[in-house]
Amino acid sequence: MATPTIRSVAELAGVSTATVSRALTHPEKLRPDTRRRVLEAVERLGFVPNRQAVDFRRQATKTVILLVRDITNPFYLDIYKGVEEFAFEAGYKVLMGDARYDDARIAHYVDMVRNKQADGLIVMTGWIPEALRQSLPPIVIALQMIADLDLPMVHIDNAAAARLAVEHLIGLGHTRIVNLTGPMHEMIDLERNRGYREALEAAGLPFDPALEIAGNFRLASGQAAMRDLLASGIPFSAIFSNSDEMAVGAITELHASGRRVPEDVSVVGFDDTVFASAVDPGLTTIRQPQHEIGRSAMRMLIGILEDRPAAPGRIELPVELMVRGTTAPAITAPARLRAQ
Amino acid sequence: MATPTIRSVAELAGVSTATVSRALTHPEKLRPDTRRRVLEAVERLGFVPNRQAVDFRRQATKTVILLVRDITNPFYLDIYKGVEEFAFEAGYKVLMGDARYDDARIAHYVDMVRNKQADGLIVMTGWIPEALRQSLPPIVIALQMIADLDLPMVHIDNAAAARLAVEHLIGLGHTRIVNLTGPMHEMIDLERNRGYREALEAAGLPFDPALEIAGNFRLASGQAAMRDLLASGIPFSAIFSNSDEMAVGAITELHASGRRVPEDVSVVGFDDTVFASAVDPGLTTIRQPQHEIGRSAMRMLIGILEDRPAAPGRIELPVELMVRGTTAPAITAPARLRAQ
DNA sequence: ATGAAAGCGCTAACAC
DNA sequence: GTGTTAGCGCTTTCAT
Repeated sequence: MATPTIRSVAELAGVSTATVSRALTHPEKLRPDTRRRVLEAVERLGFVPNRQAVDFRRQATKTVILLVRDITNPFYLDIYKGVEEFAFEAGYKVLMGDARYDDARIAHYVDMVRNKQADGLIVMTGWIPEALRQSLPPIVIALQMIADLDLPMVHIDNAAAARLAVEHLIGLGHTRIVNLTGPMHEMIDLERNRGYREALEAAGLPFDPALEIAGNFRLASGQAAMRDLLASGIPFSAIFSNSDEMAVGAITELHASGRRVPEDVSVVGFDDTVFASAVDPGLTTIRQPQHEIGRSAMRMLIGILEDRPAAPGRIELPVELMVRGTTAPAITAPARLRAQ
Repeated sequence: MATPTIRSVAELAGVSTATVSRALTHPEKLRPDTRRRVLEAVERLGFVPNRQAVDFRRQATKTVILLVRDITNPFYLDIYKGVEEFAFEAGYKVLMGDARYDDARIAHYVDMVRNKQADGLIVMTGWIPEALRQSLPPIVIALQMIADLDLPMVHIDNAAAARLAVEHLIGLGHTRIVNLTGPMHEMIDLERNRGYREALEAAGLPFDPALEIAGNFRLASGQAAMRDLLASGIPFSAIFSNSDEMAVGAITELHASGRRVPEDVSVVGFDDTVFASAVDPGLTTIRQPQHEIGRSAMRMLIGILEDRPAAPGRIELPVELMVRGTTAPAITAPARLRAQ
């Protein structure tokens, strides 16, 4: 038996298709008995409106693309959840988009809006190819600012977050604090480094370029950075890492060299991902509100799509310092000073 | 300027819309000069076919839903990647579906196929509500068998994988091996436990029910299980955990009690997720081919949707034992025997 | 309050 | 080889 259409319902109820449509979308416009008759027919046939036809007719897709830089990054997990959650509530669908640092893939997903496969995108790649920039579809940028592009955005204050982390270490008496950064190409990375320097300066601590080491946010790069630093013999008692993953890598390497965390070295991460709980003791880190970032980005995009008046241009969400087991007071005994 | 439609192209090229359609989908059916003329017009106007209209006309959506049990579980990360990757190659889109252990949400996503919002689903929930079972849309079950339901499926041999893990421990001389299980409701859990028992039996080792401890796959339950076991004083020298997360939780607790891994206790996990690399030393574990599971599930579903002849009913993918740092030979000295 | 009819943009018989 | 035409299933004017 073929799936019922609005026509079969109309015939069974003895009304026009227009009336069936009204019964379902503007029931108050119908006389109660007509409405009842139609709804009965709908029930009898098990009619469900064909969303594809509805959307086509309405020239909307009720679909948004969530475009991330690397779909396998655990950082996104709670963002996925927040995005899906708000979309679900609002009757929208979410398409998975994996950019893989590939301009062609980004272009592909952006084009899907032109093709009418989606109404807009949430972009978390930190990058939009030049070629696409002149005519962008409805878009919300999350997490990463994109230089020279003034688009709706949801983000955190990375510099302030970094200050929070470093002030925590300074408060524990640390004075030689490492900053494990990413490749320093991107805003988030640069901002975190700026916050690190500002905290140092505000505390009157000297800035030592030798304590800034670049990785690539991933675990192995944290290990490598630590290996180099340890080999160099440069003294330090704490690490502020621009990602949890590098922080975990650094801890692994510290352990391998016989050092203890936090007794010998304190470590603070960034993100509060699954890595933070996997490490023992729990990693002290900056918690980003991933779930809320996802929800806000989705809310914002839908606001733009549905042309709500108060759709704000920029949302800044608060971070939180999660003090766990990898930070402890610095050893101030002369023995340590001599070792330096 | 309005976006060009197939009609504007037809007018510019001086042909019918049918010819434009052919030029784009069956170019070999046109005379070269007509084709060239049309393609020129397409180029000039920057025409891109409206996929929504194409799909509507073709009565397909080129969309599949990836329905998982809990979208934030890091285990899915590489599955997401594999699914998105194959879909991308095949011209399909992937919708994110989060079941959250909620029948209503599962029903919602299954209904989206009836509504023509998607062509089919990949289901990784381990559960389909009774009410939906009589008329299921095109579907592929991944990872979890669903009892009483003979559906296309991609999975691993969980019992064999567990045997592999336990045989590794037995090979190292361990005789008192714990199995940290899930709630023992689900096939994957029961199968892994079966493999554990079979490996014991095959090696002529006694089976001790006190060594089977149920958690819920999450980290904290691994800690709790270990705390209880340690408190009970029951002797053991190795752990086979049905998930990486519980394995990591167990290790944390072992460390907290002053035990070393692998010197005092060997630990094997299951899944090879991000948790396995976060732990120090690296977790010995069973690697599931998540990426390939994702690709295969997608390939299989598309095969079904496009009615390919050779769409197989069931795919079993191989697992691999990743021997890393958390397993070592059992201490066989009399000292240890006495301690028991 | 309800119906008739147009049409969203495209494809695929079916003609010629 | 190309054009004509009839829809896909629905919503929404515009009449009545």
